[in-house]
Amino acid sequence: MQVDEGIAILKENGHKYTDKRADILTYFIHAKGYRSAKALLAYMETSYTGISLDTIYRNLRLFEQLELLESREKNGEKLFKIACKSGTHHHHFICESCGLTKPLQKCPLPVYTEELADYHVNTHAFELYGLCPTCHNR
Amino acid sequence: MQVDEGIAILKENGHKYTDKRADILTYFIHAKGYRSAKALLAYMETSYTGISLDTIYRNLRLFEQLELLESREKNGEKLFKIACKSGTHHHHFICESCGLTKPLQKCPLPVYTEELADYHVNTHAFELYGLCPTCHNR
DNA sequence: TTTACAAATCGAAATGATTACGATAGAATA
DNA sequence: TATTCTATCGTAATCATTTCGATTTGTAAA
Repeated sequence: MQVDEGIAILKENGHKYTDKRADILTYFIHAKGYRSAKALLAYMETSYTGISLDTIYRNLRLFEQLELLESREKNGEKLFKIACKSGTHHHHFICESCGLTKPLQKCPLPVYTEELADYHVNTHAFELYGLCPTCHNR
Repeated sequence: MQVDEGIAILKENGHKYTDKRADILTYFIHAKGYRSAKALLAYMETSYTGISLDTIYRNLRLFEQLELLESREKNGEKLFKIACKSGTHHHHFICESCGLTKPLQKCPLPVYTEELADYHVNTHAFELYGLCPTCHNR
């Protein structure tokens, strides 16, 4: 995902370019994992003194709606990361220290074909949490 | 899980019996799946007019701490269900129609030993959603 | 049964994350 | 540049949850 692509998707959907939006995208593209609204705010304040909370949260919602960002919840707050462009179904390992997300190649669903033969499976949620090699060796 | 067992665990840990606590346990034992603090409050208010939010949230926290309840987050709120008494680690299939939860025998973790050889896995979340045989055939 | 005291509850205020709003600034288009 | 929405600002409101001083209650010992 490039900033340009994100901006293009914004415009296709009738939204305007702003430097703040480009910077928000840049922030999440460079962050390899989940980040909070608070963390984004801290980052944005370095470039835009007095930026409004409205701007932070409104754009986070917009980007998630446009599927430029994905989110999950933890300890009562929402965490965001750049969306995975690969259209194929996959799961993630999430580093609890730095937030890095590693896409996993396998899906555990086949494990249960036998056990749930009589059941109709619609969806599933699967995430692994721990420490990435970098954080583990520190 | 019986109400008596829950009360016993409360006492073993130096907490007192109250009718409200017994009723909270009853509520979650009879509930088929996850319930919100708000839903519990609505239920409790039918028996205890003017019950304090403090009582609701304090006991939810206590019960989760004592592992009588388990929780997950959705749409900015915490949802609770009665904990599974079997001490062994397992996952669930959850029927989206009737709320039935079927404990699963297998855990998908071994699938990833190779892929995450350099990673330190602490925890994982895995749930399957769909229709149980009864609901599917209706 | 009564007493004593820590724990539980109440009523209400505080907190933290998020959302909403009226006024102003700014991007896009002709 | 003039026009027209959209975006942002500054601040207030909202929602779930936590906290707190005062009061009540469970429970164990007298």
